[in-house]
Amino acid sequence: MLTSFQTYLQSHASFTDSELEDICATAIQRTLQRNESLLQEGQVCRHKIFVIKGILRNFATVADGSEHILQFSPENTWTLDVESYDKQTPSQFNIAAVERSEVLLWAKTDFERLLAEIPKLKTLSQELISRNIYSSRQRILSTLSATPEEKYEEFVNTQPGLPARLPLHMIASYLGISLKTLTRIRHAQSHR
Amino acid sequence: MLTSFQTYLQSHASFTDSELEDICATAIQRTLQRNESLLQEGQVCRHKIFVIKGILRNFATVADGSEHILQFSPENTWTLDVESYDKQTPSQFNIAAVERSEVLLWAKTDFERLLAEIPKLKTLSQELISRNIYSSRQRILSTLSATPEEKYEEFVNTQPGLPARLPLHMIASYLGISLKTLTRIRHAQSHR
DNA sequence: GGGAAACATGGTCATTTGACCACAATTTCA
DNA sequence: TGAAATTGTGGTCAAATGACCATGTTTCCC
Repeated sequence: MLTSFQTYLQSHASFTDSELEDICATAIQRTLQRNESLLQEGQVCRHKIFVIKGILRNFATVADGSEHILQFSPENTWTLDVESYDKQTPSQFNIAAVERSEVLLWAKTDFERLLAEIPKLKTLSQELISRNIYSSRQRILSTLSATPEEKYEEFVNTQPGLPARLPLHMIASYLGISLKTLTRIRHAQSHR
Repeated sequence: MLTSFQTYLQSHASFTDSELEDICATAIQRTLQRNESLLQEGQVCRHKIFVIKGILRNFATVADGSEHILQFSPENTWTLDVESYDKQTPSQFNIAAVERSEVLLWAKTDFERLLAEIPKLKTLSQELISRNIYSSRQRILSTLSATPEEKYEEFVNTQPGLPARLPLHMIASYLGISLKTLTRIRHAQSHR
């Protein structure tokens, strides 16, 4: 169960057995059915989330009811609504499972204790924050500068394996284009 | 000169006189002419930048030569290329003055020493990183979900005073729309 | 296993957007 | 100050995109 998470941790820093034990002992394991929600708009994001298996999606709904996907979180990635988690205020975003998934959760107070007690975890956490910033920049640049076709290409090239596991309408939502446009792009590509 | 920066600092935390002195003593003051560059693509971002007066723009250029503005930095804001600064690798982005500007610069090693010696500065720095993440999320959501008109409205409403100081083509670049579309939006609004 | 839901694709059409061009007004700075 | 560059606006046209609808297929899960 937890072994894949431990492998993940060890690949980033060499934690001692007791540190690993400590981190895992405070984790809550949970299984999510397809489309099951883990955080809904208006709720407070009380946990850090690590995906062991499956894919989560992080999305917002807007006035007309449409969904906009901010992020996909496949195996071995973390997710949460940062702002809601930091400030413990109602979230603007939703987190739900794309497919049947296994996740680990840490309550905020527990995780903060771990961060304080395990410097290597703190370092890892900051590293993840930095990467989040870098990739957000890239994403913004991409939405500003790339054509729909380029966005799709980029997505396929940078998220290996992911596109095949996602329904097209979610990919379209993530890329900010219509399902129709995405279908057209794929059609054009298949004839080359 | 430095007084407006000191006022800024004091508004976020109560630094002692010697801390203020220390922070200011390592700052390099610089004046930038309109359109003068502070960081060019391919260079390493060696400084933290604080804008005392004027506006900087942070942009990327793409294959066809067009510019895409990621961020404007007016008075009392910080800027840099985070990834280039953190890793001291060549930057993908450019930073230049929109109008005649006054900035303060800190070399990375100096700033790191300040962060280590002045916990309140460290706290402020982390707070700014958090806000960066929150606003990046908002920006991504906006590019995904808003119409050009909504994007413009949002920009005008959330950046008071800024639009009036920017040429329209830069606003268009920031919003990811063409100058033509922006002109049309403004035209339509003026007839209501 | 089978009924229901979700999904991928395609057609048509109206709308939006961008590209290209010209021109007048404003601003810049040498 | 005055010439040159920048800026804002508008016209026209073609292309890209989205909305809406229908259909056949696949997937899900009871």
